[in-house]
Amino acid sequence: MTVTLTTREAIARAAAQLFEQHGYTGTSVRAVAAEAGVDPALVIRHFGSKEKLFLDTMDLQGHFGGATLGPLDELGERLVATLIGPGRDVRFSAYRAMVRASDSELVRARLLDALEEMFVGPLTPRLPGPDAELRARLIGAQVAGLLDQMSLVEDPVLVSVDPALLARTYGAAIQVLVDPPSRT
Amino acid sequence: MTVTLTTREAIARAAAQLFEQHGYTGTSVRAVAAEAGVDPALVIRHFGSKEKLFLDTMDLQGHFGGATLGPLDELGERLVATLIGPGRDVRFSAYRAMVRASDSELVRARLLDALEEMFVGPLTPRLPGPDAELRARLIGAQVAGLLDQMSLVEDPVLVSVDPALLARTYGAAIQVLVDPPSRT
DNA sequence: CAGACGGGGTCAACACTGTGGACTGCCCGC
DNA sequence: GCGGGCAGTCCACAGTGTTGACCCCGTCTG
Repeated sequence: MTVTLTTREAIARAAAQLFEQHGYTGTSVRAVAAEAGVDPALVIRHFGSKEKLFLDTMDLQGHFGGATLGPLDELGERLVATLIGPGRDVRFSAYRAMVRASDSELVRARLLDALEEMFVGPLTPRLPGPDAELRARLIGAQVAGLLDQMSLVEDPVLVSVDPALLARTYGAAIQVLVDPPSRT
Repeated sequence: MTVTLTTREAIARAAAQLFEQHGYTGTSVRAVAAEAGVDPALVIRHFGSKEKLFLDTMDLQGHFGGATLGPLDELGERLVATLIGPGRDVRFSAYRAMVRASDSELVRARLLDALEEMFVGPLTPRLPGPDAELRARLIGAQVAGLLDQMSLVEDPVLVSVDPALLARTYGAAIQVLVDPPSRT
């Protein structure tokens, strides 16, 4: 119950909203300050720089956490269903903002961290068969690709297709990297 | 044999190099002008805006053309091999610059066009089985994801792994969307 | 109790960005 | 010869992130 919130929180809240809405370059420090009812210089004084404010504000892990839990059987389909399920707008805009701001070395590092934490870490020890770590990373790549096309490029077919069909189809492709490779 | 090149070409050339090297936000109109030995206002006069200059300069199709040709058999593996094969640096930086600049509506539209032209168009009529168009688009997503992790996020494992292994592994996942889905 | 201190807040300024308008000089068709 | 366009230059504008000087007020110390 935060009746009154410190200025720092007010800035962070305004920043979160604006960054999510208009992206990194699309929101100015002055706009954040105005939204928080505060002097532009103050937001820099509190957070050091616009870049640090962005990093303090956006967190991917919060929005994507725990998508790789559960049994390996049909994990691909469940993963996709989770991604495009309820709350997808928040997830999508967070990812979009991060990727578009990845000019910044710090943002890029953060994306890499998220990959490690969300896919490589939880999945590598669980995947059967050889090259488990590589396959975990490639699953991350598949997820990133789907987010790209749906959130960043906004492929109209993908955003409007039946989610169940999408989950089944793309999930099958992911599942190939979950299951141990079969010798031919 | 371009002995002398018009100022417009000089600007375009300088812009291409700088955009590729430092990205969209990382290169200023004034820097392009300086590199081309020209007044900053002139580059705007010639191309209309920085955004249009970027679009006129970068072309994805040129770097990625014809990767989906050839027999459907093992197309997944060949596709990956082509992507990460010779000339990957140019491809990677072009893709990176485009994605990071996709704040711009025009850039986003261009990325969508590239998807249509490179995957949806050539692949949809060739894929056997149901949902051919959806699957073609998802193959595009997979490719985008791989480019993301290798070029944008620069996953150190992916960039240094044996290309043949990578092509085999990720190619298998792509191949699932090339081949007709099997009822279970 | 006086005074130093420190941190939150404000203001003005800097260097830089993309872009527009006014202006000059030149070449080409009448 | 002369007028119309067009390449090129210069300056100015509004907006950007960021910094330094200042100020105010609560707290701790002598």
